Amino acid sequence: MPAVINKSFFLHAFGYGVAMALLVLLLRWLEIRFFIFDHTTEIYVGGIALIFTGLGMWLAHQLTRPKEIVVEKITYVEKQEINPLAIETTGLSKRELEILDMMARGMSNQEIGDALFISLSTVKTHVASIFSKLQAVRRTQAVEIAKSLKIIA
Amino acid sequence: MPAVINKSFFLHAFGYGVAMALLVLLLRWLEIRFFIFDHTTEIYVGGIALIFTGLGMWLAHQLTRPKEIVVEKITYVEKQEINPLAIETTGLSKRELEILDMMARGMSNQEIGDALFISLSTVKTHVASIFSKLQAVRRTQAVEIAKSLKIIA
DNA sequence: TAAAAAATCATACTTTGGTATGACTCCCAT
DNA sequence: ATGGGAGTCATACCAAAGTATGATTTTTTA
Repeated sequence: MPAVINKSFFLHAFGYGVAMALLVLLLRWLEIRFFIFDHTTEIYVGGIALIFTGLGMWLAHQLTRPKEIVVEKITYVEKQEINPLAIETTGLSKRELEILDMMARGMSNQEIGDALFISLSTVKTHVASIFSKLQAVRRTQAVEIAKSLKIIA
Repeated sequence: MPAVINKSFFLHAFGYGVAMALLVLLLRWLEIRFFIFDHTTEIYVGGIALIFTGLGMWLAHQLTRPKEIVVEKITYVEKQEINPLAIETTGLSKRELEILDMMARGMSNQEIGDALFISLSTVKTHVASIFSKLQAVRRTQAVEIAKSLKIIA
C-alpha cells in the first residue's frame, strides 16, 4: 500500500495541475467570448506554461534525485549452528552426543575410548545406540545425518 | 507514514488552492502590464515560463518530499563452496574425488562399487589412494579433512 | 609414440567397525 | 523403594574397512 501512495499522490497533484490549467483556459475562454482577444496568444501561452511546468518538474527531479537514495546494507551470514530441538527429537544423551561429535572428527572408537577414559566396549555400545537413534548403519552415515539435522556442527 | 498521508494531502490541496489563486492574480497582473503598459510579448511569455518552471519544481518537490527511501538489501550467504585449488594441491583424481564424495554421504565401499559399476577391490584401491593423498587413516577422518579443505561440500 | 598417470581388478591379510546379548552401577523420579 | 534411563563393561561373532602387493588396461601427456 505505501508503495502506491506516492503514485496516487502524483496523480492527484497532476490532476490539480490539469484542473488549474483548465480553469485558466476556461477563464480565458470566457474572457475571449466577451472581449474577443487573440486566440493564438492564449494557446501559445498555455503551451509555454505546460512545457515549463514539465521542465521545472524535470529540473527539480534532476536536482533532488541523488539525495533521495538511502542505501541500507543488511548482511546475513548463515551460521552452521546446532539445533537443540533436533537433539531432543533424536533422544541422544549427553554422552552419545559427545561421542558422535568425536566420530565426526574422524576419531576411531579406540581413540574416543582413550580420550574419554572408557573402554572400547563402552564406546561401541554408545555408537550402536547412536546409530539406532539416528537410523544409521555406518558412522559416516551417522555423521552425515547428524550434520544435516544440525545436531553437530 | 501511511496514516498521515490523507491529512498532508488535504494540506497540499489547500496549498494548491492558494497557489492557484495567487497564480491567477499574477497572470492577471502580467496581463494588465502587457495590455495597459504595452510591454513586449517576450516579457509576458518569459514571466509565464518562469512561473510555470517554478510551479513545476514546486510540484516535483511536493511529490518527492516524502523522501522515498530506497532500501538496498545485500544478503551475504556463506556458501559451502568447493575450492578447486585445494583439489589440485591434494592431487586427487576425478574418480577419487567422486568416491570421496560418496564416502562423505555415508556410503559403504560396496555401495560405492555397485553405484559406479566397479568392484569392491577397485573402490578399496581408490579409497587407499585418497587416504594417502589426504593423509588420513580412516574414512571419517578423510571426510573431515576434505571438508575442512573445501574439497567437498 | 613412449612414458606417465589413471583406472581397473585380484588375493591375502590385519584391523576396525558394528551387532547381539547380558550384566553391573548410579541417579532421579514416580 | 523401586523401576527406568544413563553410563559402564565384557564376550563373541560377523561384516566392513583398511593395508600391501602385484597386475592389466586405458587414457593422458610430454
